[in-house]
Amino acid sequence: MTQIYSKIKEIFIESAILALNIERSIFENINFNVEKPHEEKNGEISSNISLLIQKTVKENPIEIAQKISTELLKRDEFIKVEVAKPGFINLWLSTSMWQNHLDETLKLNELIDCNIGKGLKVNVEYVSANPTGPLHVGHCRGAVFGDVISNLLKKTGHVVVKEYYINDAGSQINNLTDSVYIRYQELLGKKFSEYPENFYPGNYLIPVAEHFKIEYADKLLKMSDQDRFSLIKPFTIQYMMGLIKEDLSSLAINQDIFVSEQELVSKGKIEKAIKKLDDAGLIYEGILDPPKGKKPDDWEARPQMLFRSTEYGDDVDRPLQKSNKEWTYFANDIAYHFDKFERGSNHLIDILGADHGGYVKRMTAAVAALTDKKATFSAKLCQMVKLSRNGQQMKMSKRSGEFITLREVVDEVGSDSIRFMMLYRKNEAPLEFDFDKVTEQSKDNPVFYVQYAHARISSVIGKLSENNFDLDLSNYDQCDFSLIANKYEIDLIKKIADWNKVIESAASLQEPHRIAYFLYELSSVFHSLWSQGKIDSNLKFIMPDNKNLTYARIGLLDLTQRTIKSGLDLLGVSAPHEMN
RNA sequence: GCGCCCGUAGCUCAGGGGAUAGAGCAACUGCCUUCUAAGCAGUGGGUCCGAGGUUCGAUUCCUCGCGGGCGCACCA
Repeated sequence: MTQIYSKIKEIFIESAILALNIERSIFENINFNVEKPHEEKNGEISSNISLLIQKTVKENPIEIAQKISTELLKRDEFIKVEVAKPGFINLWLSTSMWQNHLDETLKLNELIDCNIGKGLKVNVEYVSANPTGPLHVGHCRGAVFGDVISNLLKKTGHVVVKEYYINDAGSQINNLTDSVYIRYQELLGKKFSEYPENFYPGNYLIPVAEHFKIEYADKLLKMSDQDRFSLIKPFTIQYMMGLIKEDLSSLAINQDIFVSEQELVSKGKIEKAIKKLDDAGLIYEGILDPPKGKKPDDWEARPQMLFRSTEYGDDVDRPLQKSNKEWTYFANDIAYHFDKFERGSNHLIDILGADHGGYVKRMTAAVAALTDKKATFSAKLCQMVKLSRNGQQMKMSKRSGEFITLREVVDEVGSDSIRFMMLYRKNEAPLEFDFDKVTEQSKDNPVFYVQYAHARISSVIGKLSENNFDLDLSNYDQCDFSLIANKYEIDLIKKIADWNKVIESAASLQEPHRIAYFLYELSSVFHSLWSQGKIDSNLKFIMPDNKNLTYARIGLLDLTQRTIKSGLDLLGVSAPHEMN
């Protein structure tokens, strides 16, 4: 038994059945709580079971609670049971319950035991930045979020594909190619007094132009536009993706698959997906109403090929073709999501910036329509990151090319800090990233607090040899955990016992910030216990005259450290053995 | 106008049908001859935006407001 809460929940059910002479089946639709109350006077474990079953049982909840309590008291797991005000049942566990939890958990190879996925195949698409330059800070939240969601889903029984969609078929790629050619011409001595409106001004295109100068000297000038274009474009895309992959790997992100939009187009995937919608009667020629907000200046009513997304909950039907009969971005994206499904995924997750929120309904509709609802789609929107330094808001200007790159931030504050801070907020909440706080005043950064706890434990274990203790830390069979009885120690075990509940809620709600917060809290309980050793030397971990007690306490530390490590691993943050 | 997200301590934010709503920062007070003080213990600080509704119970769920962010054919 590793999950103390689920064990106790089962005991509640058994006791209720005995006490009230009811059928087990009534609990199929009643999900009562078994949880740690806020306040200690309300017990170590509390349940609202009688409040929730009062309607079914048709008795006063206090009376129900008293009957269940009588049964509970017969069990030796509990030393005290109380019924409180409206009908709560509050329990106090025998210390041995917690000691056993420590003992049993320590013997597990894998601390996380949660299989909510049951083998469900999930595709997580994240970052998918246009390959027009290096990643900037704005990309890093979605990058980290997507990465950790993937880790979390994998750990909880899902089969996960981590994916990046390369938007290499749109007009911005043409602009990029033109920009490289301009840089190339500059290298050959031509002066531009003014750049075209769609020019990509970043210096990162100059090395690309240099490549062409070295390889081809001035031959590109004499080529036809067509030939030159088809020479520059693929190389540039490949080069940009190289930059992007380096950026990602600096943040410890490595996706499994990179899918090219251009390739989907050339393979005819778009026509295939559209045909499927057409066969289902979901496509028609029509004229959309003008947008209700600000009407575009160049608005004109025109017939277009439309997808009947309103059949699947969207607000309006969506265009699939532009007026020049080219496919819209949405049409390509429909084909791309269908491709994910055909490759075997049954749940598709897109990690998007909040500015793409308007996209969610139409894609949900498209996935439902294309897969006969055999696959589901969900978008996780990350709100914007506000950067500040010295209390000043840092503005980003993409047009001037003066944006802060992801790499600059990694170089300054490090991957661990960025990853942790990006996860220390709920994804729907805006995030304030203060350079001063994550660098100079490092104590304000929770990642150090958690890593410090991990390192401190290594430090204690390292001191064992100085005391000539020969303890087997790979096997605690000979360890007597009944010696772990101090309140601060039991508090630590209780906190550790929450770990699987945290994993389960983080995974099912797809809210990885819960892990970061848990790690902070666990670290806090540990630091508190540590400090007790400074106040009362009988509470130090290493007791030179008491090997058995030391062994048991080291066992507790070992489990604490492994729990922290398993959490940091999920977050992709390192677990150092010493701080420096 | 419509859609999505947000509104909780001075600041940044967790939480969430449950009992007296939490953390960090900032302010104030203690604790290093000791396993790392990047730490610990303590004090002060709240109309959980507002109004209704559902409920034994709402800060949490629903509706309607108010305030803020984002988005709203033929861009990606």
